[in-house]
Amino acid sequence: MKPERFFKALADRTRLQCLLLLRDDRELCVCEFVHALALPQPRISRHLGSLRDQGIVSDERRGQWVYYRLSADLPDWAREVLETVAQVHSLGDLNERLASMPNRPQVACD
Amino acid sequence: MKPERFFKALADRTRLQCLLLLRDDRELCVCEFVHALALPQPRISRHLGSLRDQGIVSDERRGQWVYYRLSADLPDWAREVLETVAQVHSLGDLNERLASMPNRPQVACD
DNA sequence: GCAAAACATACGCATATCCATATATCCATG
DNA sequence: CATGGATATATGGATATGCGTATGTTTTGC
Repeated sequence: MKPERFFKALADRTRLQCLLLLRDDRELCVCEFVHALALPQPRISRHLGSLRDQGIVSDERRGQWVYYRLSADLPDWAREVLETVAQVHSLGDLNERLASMPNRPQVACD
Repeated sequence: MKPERFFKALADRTRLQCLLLLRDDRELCVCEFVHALALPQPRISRHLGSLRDQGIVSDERRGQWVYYRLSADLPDWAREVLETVAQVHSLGDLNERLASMPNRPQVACD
């Protein structure tokens, strides 16, 4: 994973927020991102797809839903960068909005 | 300093290397960047200018030369990100090439 | 099988980004 | 003040990026 590549991924608001959400929540499906960020679904889907193509997140279909999580291969330094940002970039209402999402698919239990 | 903004600055190879050099060397003038990175001068100048416009670096003219350094206002989290990257992104020969630069303007002594 | 939900992709467009080349500015020195 | 070195900017073109809307695809439930 080349640093410039990773930073390019973080250089977009939508992608950055998706990654910060994933840092908090381990895994989320597309509709949860859509609800939390209040953005159109194709937009979320496109950005998650590009993160997947770069190996930053991994996806897994479970029935109707596709769940994304930070890739197991994501190098430590990249995780560290995410940690650093998380300390100053408040997710604001995103997590609350997610928690109060109606019809939210049940949270995964390994 | 918005995280996305800062990451966009890091998302380019030229700018990233300039910043990493500045992290090592406190301050450098344009011709030193040009020599170390072996890139055309307008390209270096343009990228340094954009970093300046965003408050990431500051510049100071001293006679013939313009010296750049990391901005005093650069927030801690941003410095921390630079530290993290520096640990994995080797600058390779850049520092050596800089050290052996002919006609290098004397290094500043506060 | 059909309809609806969840997700992905295609298309067209606007804008941003990056570059090389050429030219301008600023400064020291003779 | 003429010259050359150091730096900045302007210009034009190629490519990338991000977006909304529309349309596919897969899965579920009836």
